[in-house]
Amino acid sequence: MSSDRSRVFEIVPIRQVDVYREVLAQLEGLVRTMPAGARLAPERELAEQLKVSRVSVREALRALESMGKVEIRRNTGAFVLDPDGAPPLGHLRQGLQVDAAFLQWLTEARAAIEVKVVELVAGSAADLSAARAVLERAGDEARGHLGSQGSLDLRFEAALGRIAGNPLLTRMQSMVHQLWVEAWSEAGLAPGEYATFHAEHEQILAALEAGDGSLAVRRMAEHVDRRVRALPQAERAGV
Amino acid sequence: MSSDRSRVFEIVPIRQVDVYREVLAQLEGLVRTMPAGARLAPERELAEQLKVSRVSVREALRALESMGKVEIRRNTGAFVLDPDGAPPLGHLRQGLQVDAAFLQWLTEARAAIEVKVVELVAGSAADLSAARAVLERAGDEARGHLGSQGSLDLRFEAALGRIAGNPLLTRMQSMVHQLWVEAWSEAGLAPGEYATFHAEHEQILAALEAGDGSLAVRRMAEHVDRRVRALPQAERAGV
DNA sequence: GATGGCCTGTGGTCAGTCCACTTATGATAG
DNA sequence: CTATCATAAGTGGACTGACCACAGGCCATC
Repeated sequence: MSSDRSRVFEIVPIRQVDVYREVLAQLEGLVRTMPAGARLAPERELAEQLKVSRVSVREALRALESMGKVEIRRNTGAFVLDPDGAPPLGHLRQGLQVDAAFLQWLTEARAAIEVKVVELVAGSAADLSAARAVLERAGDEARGHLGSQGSLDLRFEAALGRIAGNPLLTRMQSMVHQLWVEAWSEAGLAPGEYATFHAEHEQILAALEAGDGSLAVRRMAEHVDRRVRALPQAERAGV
Repeated sequence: MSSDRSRVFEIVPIRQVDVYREVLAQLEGLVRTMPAGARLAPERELAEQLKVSRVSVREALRALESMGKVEIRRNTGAFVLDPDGAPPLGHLRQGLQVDAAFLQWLTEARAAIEVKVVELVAGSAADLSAARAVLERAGDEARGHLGSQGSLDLRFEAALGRIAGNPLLTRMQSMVHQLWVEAWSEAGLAPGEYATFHAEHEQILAALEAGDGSLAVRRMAEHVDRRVRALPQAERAGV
C-alpha cells in the first residue's frame, strides 16, 4: 500500500453534528447570560438568526425546558428560570414507586443533606436572622389558618440551606424537598403535626444561635430520623 | 344575568393540554415498563399509534432524552437508559463556573453523600465483598498502567453506594461523582495520587469490616475533606 | 469466503400552513 | 373622561408532506 503517502494526507473522521444539538448548545450559552425571568426571543426569530428551521429550535427548547432551565408559556414565550427554583426530578424518580421503602430512602437522603447544611451553618458564624424570621412566620401561620401545612416544615430548612451558602447543596436540598412533598402526598399520608416540627426546629436554631454546632447537628439528625419511625405500620409491609 | 341557571349547568374551565406533554406522559409510562437497553418503537409508529404527528412524538422524545431516560441513536432508534447510569447534570451546573469556590462546594456536597453512605453500610451488616473486590482491583490497576487514574477514586465509593441499597442516594452520589470528574478536569488539576486514596479507602473498609461504624464514618469524612485542603493556593484566589 | 453494491428502515431536517390564545391597540358607548 | 368591547398583531402548538443521510441486512459477484 501507499502507507508512506498517508503521512501527507491526514485522514480524519467527519463528525456528524445534529442541528438541534448545536442550537441547544447556543441557547444554553444564551440563557446563561440572561437574568432569571427574562424572555427569550420568539421561536421564529431564533430560527431565522440561527439559520435553522423552527422545528430544530423547538426541539432544543423542549430539551432546555425538561432540563429546568427555561419555562415555555403558550402564546407568550420562553422564560429563563431561576436555577435555585424547582429542579427537574425525572431522573431521580425514574422506576421508583412511592412505598414505605421509598419513604425510608428519601428520609435517609434528606438526612444526609440537612445534617451537612446544619454543619456548614454552624461552622460559618453566618447571620441566622433569616432562619429565625422564617421560623417565627411559620409558627404564626400554623397557629392561624392551617392551610399550607406540609411545606411549612421545609421552609425553615430551605432557609438554613441558603445561609449555608453552597448552591450545589441548596439545589440538592431543593430536589429532596420537592420529592418529599410529592411522595407524602402521593402516599396519602399527612407529614405530621407542624407543632412538633416547630418545637424541634426551635431547638435546632437555638443550638446554632448558642454556637453549639455539634448539638445542632445531632438535633437535626434526630429531627429528620423521627419521620421514619412515625411511619404507619400498614405502609411498612409494602417493601 | 341568569345566575340562577348556573346551578344546573356546571361551568368548568377547559384544561388546555399540550399534545406533546400527553405523549411525554405516555412514553414515560411506557419506558418505565421496559428494561434498560430495550428499544422503543420507531417514531413513525409511535405517532401512528398515538394518533399524533411525528413532530409531537419527537418533541416528547427530546424531553425524555434530556431527562436522561432514553438515548436516541441516529438512524437506529431510542433506547431505554439505566436509571442508575450517568444522570443529567444541566440543572445542577447551571450558572456555576468551575473555580475554587465551586470545588469547595462540590467537596462539601460529596462529603454529605459519602458520609451518609458509609453510615448506612455500617448500620446494615451487609456483604462488603463487592467493595473489597473493587478496592483490590483498583489497587492493581494503579500499580500497573496508570491509565484511568481519576475515576479509580470514585469506583470504591460507588461500590459502597450500591451496598447501601438506597437508590435515591446512589443516584445523587452518581451526580456528584460525575460533577467531580468534570470539574477537576475542567480546572486542569490532577485529583491527586491514587496511592494515598487507596490507603485511606483501605482504612475505611477495614473499619467497616471490623464493625466499627463510627470510625468508618469519621475516616470517610476526613478522606473527602482532605481534598479541599490540598487545593493549590493559586486556585483559591479565584472566588 | 470476502468484497462491494443495493434496498429498506429510521432518525434528522425543512418549508409552509393553520389554529388558538395573549396582549395591546384603539374605537365606541356611557 | 372613563369603561367597555371589537380588532389586529404576535406567539407557541400542531400538522402535513417531503427529502436527506446513514445503519444494517441481503445478495450477487469475484
